[in-house]
Amino acid sequence: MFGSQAIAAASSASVPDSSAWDEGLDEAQLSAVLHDGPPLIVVAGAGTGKTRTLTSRVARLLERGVDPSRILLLTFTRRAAEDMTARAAALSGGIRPSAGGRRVWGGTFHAVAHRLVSEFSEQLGVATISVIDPSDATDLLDMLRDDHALTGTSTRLPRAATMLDVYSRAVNTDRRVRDVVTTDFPWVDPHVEAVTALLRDYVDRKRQRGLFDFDDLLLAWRALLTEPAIRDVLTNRWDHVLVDEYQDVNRIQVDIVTQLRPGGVGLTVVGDDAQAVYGFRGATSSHLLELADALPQSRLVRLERNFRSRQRLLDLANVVRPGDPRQRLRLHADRAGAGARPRLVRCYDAAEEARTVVDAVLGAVQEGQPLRDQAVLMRAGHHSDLLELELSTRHVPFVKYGGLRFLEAAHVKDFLAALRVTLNQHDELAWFRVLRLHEGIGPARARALLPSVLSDDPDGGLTEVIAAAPARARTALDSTLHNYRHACFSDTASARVTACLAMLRPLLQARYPDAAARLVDLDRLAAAASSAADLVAYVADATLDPPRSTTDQAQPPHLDEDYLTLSTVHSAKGLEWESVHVIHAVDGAFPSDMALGTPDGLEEEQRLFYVALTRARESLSIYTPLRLPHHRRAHDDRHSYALASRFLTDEALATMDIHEVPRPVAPLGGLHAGLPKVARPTLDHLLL
DNA sequence: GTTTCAGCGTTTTTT
DNA sequence: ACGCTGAAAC
Repeated sequence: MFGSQAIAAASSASVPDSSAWDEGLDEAQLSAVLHDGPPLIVVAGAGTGKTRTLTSRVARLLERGVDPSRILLLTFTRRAAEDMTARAAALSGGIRPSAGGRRVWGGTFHAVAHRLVSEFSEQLGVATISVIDPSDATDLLDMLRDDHALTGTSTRLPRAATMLDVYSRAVNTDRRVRDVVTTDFPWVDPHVEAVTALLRDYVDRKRQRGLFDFDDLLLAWRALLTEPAIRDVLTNRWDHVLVDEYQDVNRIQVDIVTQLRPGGVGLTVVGDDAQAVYGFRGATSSHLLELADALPQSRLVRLERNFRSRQRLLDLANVVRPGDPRQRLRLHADRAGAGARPRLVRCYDAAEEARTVVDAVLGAVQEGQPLRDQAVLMRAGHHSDLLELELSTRHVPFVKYGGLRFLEAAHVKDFLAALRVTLNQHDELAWFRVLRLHEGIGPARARALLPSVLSDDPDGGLTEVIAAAPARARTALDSTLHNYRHACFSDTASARVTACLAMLRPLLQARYPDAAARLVDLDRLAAAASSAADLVAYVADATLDPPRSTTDQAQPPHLDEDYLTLSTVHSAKGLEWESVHVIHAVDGAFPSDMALGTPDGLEEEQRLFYVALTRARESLSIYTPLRLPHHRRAHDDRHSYALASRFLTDEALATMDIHEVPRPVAPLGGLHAGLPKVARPTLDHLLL
């Protein structure tokens, strides 16, 4: 888990002096690291050492005696934050980034926003800050939907999640809900009236209860900065503000950054306009370019030498990289040896793609390349469905990043909800969830019970709850409330967590068929929670960065464990592996058919493809399964024949080696136990 | 009111 | 495969 964690602790002891901050930096990087005074803008292509430059700059500031707590290091994604703080900690090993117990401020925009919003909650007019994640928001919207009695209407309302997407996009792009619907969600149009009304209620209710969704955290931070007194406190708090991946910030974040460093003094940003891939959140690479205009005195440093990949790989990347061909930044490999040409692997369908990828991965393992040096990247989380199946049957350990995480972790949410009710009796969403865990209590009864539960007379209210409950839920509720009281009166975090577990155990056992596995998971979570210094902060951190459950728990538990990484391209941003496999490189998947409508959307897909290719150091394979299911439906055998991704132009193909995977012929008994092969229809033969 | 089940529609990426 | 909806059974 990774909140707005400080860089300090990890460092001091173990890191040897060899990690000097200037080691191996080239001239351009060094000039960025050493730059003093006016705002600094570093524009750099993939693999040119942006993050390295940023972290070295931090290390150098510390060496010059800058107080760590006066440095703020901002990133957009959690993984980037994780990566950067780890590197900064390693680099500054010898120079005490935690001098005098003070620490560098670092983390995602959202995590830092949460710290500040909590600190100034009084000024924001809220007693307690509860951070709600998208699924909490969905619950809230569903509760409000009942109030609107919209359930029985002839045409069906969009899903709660869709409505929240609409709302979020409106907030992040500073547009009206109505306009967002017309341009980006046309199929919601018949419901605009109902949706806007519901969303208005949603906003009101959040305000009433002190609930902050992810967008609210950023909005609140920006709002704090418009209050002169608070703005003074915050602008004086840091001398140096450094922002990574600046091409991915949206308007709100731009406002925050410019308010924090008026005139840009002490501001450092790094970015690459060719890697802007968060347009759906309101980010534009023009923010990066506008910054240079807005700060005419700023210093612009370009990094062009690529320290990551071999030239043959960059030859392809340079073809794919979007932008004006005359002035586009071309990547030049710094590493000796041109390396192998990227491979294009054409396969029959997704199943064959999965087999081929696993074969290649295991082949590399046999040649001495560990799994952790290899990654499979895809456009959308579900593109790896079949691959995950294949990996499981062949016992290849893997960790998946991106895609939906909280869905598979209902019990993790249950645990957090249990903690939340004991920490804040008035957390109605958490109560709503906990109550519904009881047999015989569904949404309607839970809603009916809420007023009693939230009542300020602790015992009276609870007795009332039990009395009001249906007979079969009474025993279970009685036990829940017993443990609840126990938890509330615990004076240590550990006792409280134990009581919460006791509260959940019978409920989960009755609810989930696989309760045993889930409870094991919770024991691990409980151990982490028990050792947290501040449970309230623990819960908020867990909301911003959900703990990974089950297989994901294999995160990096021990260094000796080896696993393959599966990741969406978005989540892979800024990271690198020796070998990279890009799957589903066909039109409709990558680029996503969702983006084909607009030139802007298509361009963003192209940048995303560029990001995917440039993650590889040594070897890159791109897979194009020809035949893909039409819709993601289990028993529907409709397939369509896909075309290779339009980004694989003739010019691109000229830089690649093309492989055809021979069609599997007949089952070879036992080679792939558990995966029966079925003879394919002749038509398919003709089409290949 | 709740649970269960059948039927239907779904658009992706992150915090 | 999932979540939402409505209808039937409890």
